[in-house]
Amino acid sequence: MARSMESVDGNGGGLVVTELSHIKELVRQLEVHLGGSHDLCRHLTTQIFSITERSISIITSSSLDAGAGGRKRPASPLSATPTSDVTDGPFKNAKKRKVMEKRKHQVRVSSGSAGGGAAENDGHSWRKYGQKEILGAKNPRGYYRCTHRHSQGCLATKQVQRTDEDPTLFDVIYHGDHTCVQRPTTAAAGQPEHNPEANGLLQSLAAGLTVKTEGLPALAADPQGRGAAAPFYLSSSTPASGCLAAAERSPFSTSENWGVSPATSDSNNHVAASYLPFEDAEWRGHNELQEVVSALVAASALPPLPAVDGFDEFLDLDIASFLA
DNA sequence: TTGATTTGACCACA
DNA sequence: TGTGGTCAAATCAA
Repeated sequence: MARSMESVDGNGGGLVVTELSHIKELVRQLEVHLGGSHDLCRHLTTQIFSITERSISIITSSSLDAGAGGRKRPASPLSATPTSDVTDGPFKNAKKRKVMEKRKHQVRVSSGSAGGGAAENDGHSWRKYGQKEILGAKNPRGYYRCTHRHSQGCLATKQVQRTDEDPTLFDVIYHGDHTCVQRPTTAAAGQPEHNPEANGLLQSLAAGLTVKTEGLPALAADPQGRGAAAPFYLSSSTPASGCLAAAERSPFSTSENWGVSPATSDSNNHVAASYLPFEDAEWRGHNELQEVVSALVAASALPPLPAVDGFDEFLDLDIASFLA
């Protein structure tokens, strides 16, 4: 996460905080306009407001951490590889180490964050193919590949490892890009129909939700200029097919080695935050922002009643930690 | 029955 | 030669 921490420090983090503060103010205004007419909307705005505050807190604390030297954990050797270090394509031989594309994207996800974190709910469908004890690490590393590796030749893989310092945090390293068929997620089949009014609110919020990342190192270097105000793609439901995550088993749910699951609840399937715009390695480097946006999406995308309970549980925890 | 996970073994790289 | 990444058979779960 060192890279991500770097990505939000300094000017970039300040801009994000500014934007989130703006969102917070808009939500406040929205709540005022809603008055007492609609409990659900008020409930949602309250939650969005709280999570936005939390997100600001995360970013500001991250900036401080980065300034103080960031993580103590030594960077993964993989992390040291430039993102442009693309080698000779697909696996050529069995058991050959990393001849595939070495683009990577390291994120840190929290088991307590909304949506359970990118470890298992990043909008793609993953299949675990291995687990290894890593020297010097307390926790094993899980190896995942795209479910559509064989059907569509998708070479995307990721490694998930619980951090030593905080068992609730996971380091997720992505390798390669998804080449399988992906599509934006809308209201997916099999998912509970969300409250139309709430969705409308969400969509309007999402439509206006852009996070300025200008000034961030990687994005500033983006020759295509996507970084300045590229909108995050938001989804609020589980995709029906393709590479996007179906209602799958959590990669953590059956392995006792992982201890607590970062997100094993079925409710997480309702709040899949696709990271399709982050297919680009540079974009993926800004997972901190993804987490923030995911939190916002989670706050808003949950079905009115059943999932709200689960969300309240999450919210209680996070507010407590936020206020602490 | 089918697909996912577990786990020991193999292999390449540093 | 040690470590990490992957394979594949066995096992589990839906």
